[in-house]
Amino acid sequence: MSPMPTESAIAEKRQQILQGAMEIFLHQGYEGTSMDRVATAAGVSKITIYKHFADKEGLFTALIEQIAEQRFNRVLGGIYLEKEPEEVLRHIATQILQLIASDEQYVAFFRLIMGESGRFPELAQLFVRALPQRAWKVLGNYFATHPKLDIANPEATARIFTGTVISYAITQYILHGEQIAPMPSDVLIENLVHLIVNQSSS
Amino acid sequence: MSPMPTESAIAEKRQQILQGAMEIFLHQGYEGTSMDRVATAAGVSKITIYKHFADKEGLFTALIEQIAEQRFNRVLGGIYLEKEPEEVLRHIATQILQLIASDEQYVAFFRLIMGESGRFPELAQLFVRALPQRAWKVLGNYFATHPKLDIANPEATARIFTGTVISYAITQYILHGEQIAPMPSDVLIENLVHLIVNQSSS
DNA sequence: GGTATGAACTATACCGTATAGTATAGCTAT
DNA sequence: ATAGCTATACTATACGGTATAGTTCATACC
Repeated sequence: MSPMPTESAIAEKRQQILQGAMEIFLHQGYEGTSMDRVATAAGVSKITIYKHFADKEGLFTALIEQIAEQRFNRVLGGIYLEKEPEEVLRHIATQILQLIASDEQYVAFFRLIMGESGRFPELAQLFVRALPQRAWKVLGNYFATHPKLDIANPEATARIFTGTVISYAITQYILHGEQIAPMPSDVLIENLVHLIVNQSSS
Repeated sequence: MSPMPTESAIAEKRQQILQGAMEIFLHQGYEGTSMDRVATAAGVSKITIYKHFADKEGLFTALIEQIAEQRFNRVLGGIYLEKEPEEVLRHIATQILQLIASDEQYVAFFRLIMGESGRFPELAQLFVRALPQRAWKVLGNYFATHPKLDIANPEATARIFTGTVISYAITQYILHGEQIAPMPSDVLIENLVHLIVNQSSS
């Protein structure tokens, strides 16, 4: 019979290509990335890439899909909602900001998704579903059900919370605002948490 | 003597080039833009572009500088802080969101700045200075001085306010989240304004 | 164990097109 | 007369994608 390579071997090559593609796409953008450079970075022949992916666009979308899936698990995967609301919220915000600040690939991924969202609207929506929308659901549910909180609109409050945190990350880390417009992250977080936890229900 | 063109004529040509550059750069990105297409769009010979700008990068930075300057005046230029805080804040947030939602060029500009912020960090910082930083200053000052407001940290509160609004715009309009994660803007704004105005100072 | 098989790979060259930037020559309006 | 323009052609390089020819290696059979 025809000798078959193990399925895992095929999957490994595919992973290897995606790994090389990540290095280049994340830092050079879609148009700035050449298939030759991806091939070199992946340690793979260019034609092998075209055996695994239809074309440059297919490789790019596969890459974004994988990153969007992988990254979510790291942000909200290990969140515990057991303690006092004040501590829970402070912990979530701190964790998100630390993750972004310490992971250059994360920042590059945001830049790529935003920059290409005009030409790849479906990928942008995939990203929204994979990250912010999940965060809104987890937080919205938390706000709605926690006995100590009396929050008028849990969904809107979830958007305020995540929006504040993400906007901070964008201006400070993505747009290099750290030096020109400094603000300690814990000051922002304290004020944000205080605002939400001590919400008056007039 | 040598016939001299009026200074305004030179400035007009420069404007004409920048106008053409805007059409292409905003929608095709930096790498996706060719100088030939810019020349055609501007109705100008390619060599004329190089008489006015050193190279592609110089044209690009000049374009971003101009847009960053122009656009600020439209957002916060005509803001009045005279009425009740609740109404003032609601008006500012509504105005920002309406402007972004109705102006495709604005959205394209955001995408461009974010996408190229890795390769053009100085331009990203220019943007931060021209838009969010000015907004933080105006709002922070308003929060600090308004007699009816008792806000613990005006600067942090200004970041919460603008961060919520901008993040909403990003997920809904830039990342095409409108259909997949709808939320009426006035619901968000009402909750945000209420949170800030009725802040308890415990 | 040895050997043939065939899928997946590599290296390299190639095609047609497009790029950033320059050179040349001629036009236009003051 | 001349500064500033246009049109066109050019150089050298790079692109996405394909073609060719040869290599590796797990399997199937003897």
